[in-house]
Formats: sequence, structure tokens, C-alpha cells
Amino acid sequence: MDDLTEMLKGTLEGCVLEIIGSEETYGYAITRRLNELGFADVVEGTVYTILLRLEKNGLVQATKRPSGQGPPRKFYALNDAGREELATFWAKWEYIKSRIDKLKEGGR
Amino acid sequence: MDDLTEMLKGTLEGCVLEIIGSEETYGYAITRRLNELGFADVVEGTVYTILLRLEKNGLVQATKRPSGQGPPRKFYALNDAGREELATFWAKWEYIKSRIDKLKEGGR
DNA sequence: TAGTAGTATTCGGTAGTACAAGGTACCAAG
DNA sequence: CTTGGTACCTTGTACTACCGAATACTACTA
Repeated sequence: MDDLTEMLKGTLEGCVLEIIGSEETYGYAITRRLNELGFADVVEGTVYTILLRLEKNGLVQATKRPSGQGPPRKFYALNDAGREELATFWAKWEYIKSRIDKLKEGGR
Repeated sequence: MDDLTEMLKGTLEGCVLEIIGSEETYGYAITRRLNELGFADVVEGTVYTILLRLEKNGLVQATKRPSGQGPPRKFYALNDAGREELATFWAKWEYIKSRIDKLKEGGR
């Protein structure tokens, strides 16, 4: 699937939030997970900018831990604000999905 | 539903394409139709920029017609390239939808 | 021991998109 | 002749995903 970038705007951040929410993890692993899930073209740089934004907006808590497999990893976990944001994200997603699918079916 | 703008990026153009595809129509009416469909905050300015973009990219054909209800209306119709683009849009949408829904269900 | 590959983060710049805000034009009714 | 509804267009801004490049650490291997 070619060039989904424009369509991913706004949703990628929610996806990262969801991944962090299900398990405390770090940037590199999140990128791999997204690729695995079918977001094949998502690269590290993109994920890190999202991560930094999440941190700046106070939605996650970051902890640095040594790795044994290269440089230290920065683990991220959701805080209360992050969990709330995640819930909002899914609500928006369901809303948009229902509208667009309705439109697709020639919704009157 | 508040502020869906970021999440609509990339999808709004497809929605407009779909609306035009189902019926030759004009900017103002498209905006009303979107509002009706639940995209409540979409405003004229947004739709016109999309329409100009579609025209510039050669996906639609525009025809001006007098209206009797104010200034002349600019009707838009899809051409072959537009129909193709619309098909691509739906393919992308289905793809992204399946990926995100899988993620939501804790897809492994 | 030098080189390469894999892991991991950061930063600066770019392009695309929706939107806000403003303006223009035309008609009918009060 | 002013108001309100219809219809269109333009400019500027904020946000986001992406890319390229740099940095750093470890392990393997030629």
C-alpha cells in the first residue's frame, strides 16, 4: 500500500498511545510493532517526534534504562492524562469511521 | 464531537470526491452535505481549497452555471482520473481501517 | 583491530492539509 | 436600501508525518 502518510495524520499518535498503553515500551520497539502491524513505511524519526510531543504534552512518563543491546532505552508509560487522551482518540476514531462508512454506502 | 481536524487530514478530500462522484454538485452544497453527514465543523473555506486542488490535479471537471439563487454555481464532475483516485482512496481507507481496528483489538 | 551490522535516540528542515478570517458578488424580501 | 441567504475565492497559520543526517553503544567477524 503506497503513501498513506496524509491519511495517517492524527491517527498515528493515537496508535502510539495505544501501544504504550498496552505495555511499557520504547521508541525503537514501537516502530517495529507498527511496521509489523502493517504500517510498513513508518520510520524511527516519525515515532520519536510523536514520542517527544507526547512527553511535552504530559501524556506519558519516560524512564531511561540500560539495555545491553546498544545504548540505553527510553521506556514510556501512560499517565492519567494519557489514558484519557487515548479514550478520546478511540471515540473520535469510531465517530469518523461511522461517518465515512455511511458516506461510502451512499448514506442519505 | 470536538476538533476532528487532524484526523480528517487526507480523508476529507476522498469524501469530497465521493460526493462529487455520486452527483454533479457545487462547493456550497458539498459543504452542507458534509455537515449533514456529521462533519459538523467543516467550513466553506476548507471545501473550496479541496475543490481547487482537485481541479488543479486534473481529477474533476468544472462547469459554471447561473443559479437564480445568488452568484453562478460551479458544478464539479469526476473524470476518469478522478474515478481512479476515488477507488484508490477507498482502498487506502479500508487498509488503514483494518490495521487500526486490529491494533485496537490488541492485535498480535 | 578495524569494520560492519543491529540497536537506539535526537535534531533540523520540508511538504501537505484543514482551518480561520476576510472579502466579493448576486438576489429577494422587508 | 438594507438585511439575510446563497455562493465563491484568497491569504495566512498551525499541525503533523517524513526525511536525512548525526551520534552512540554493543557484538560479531574478517
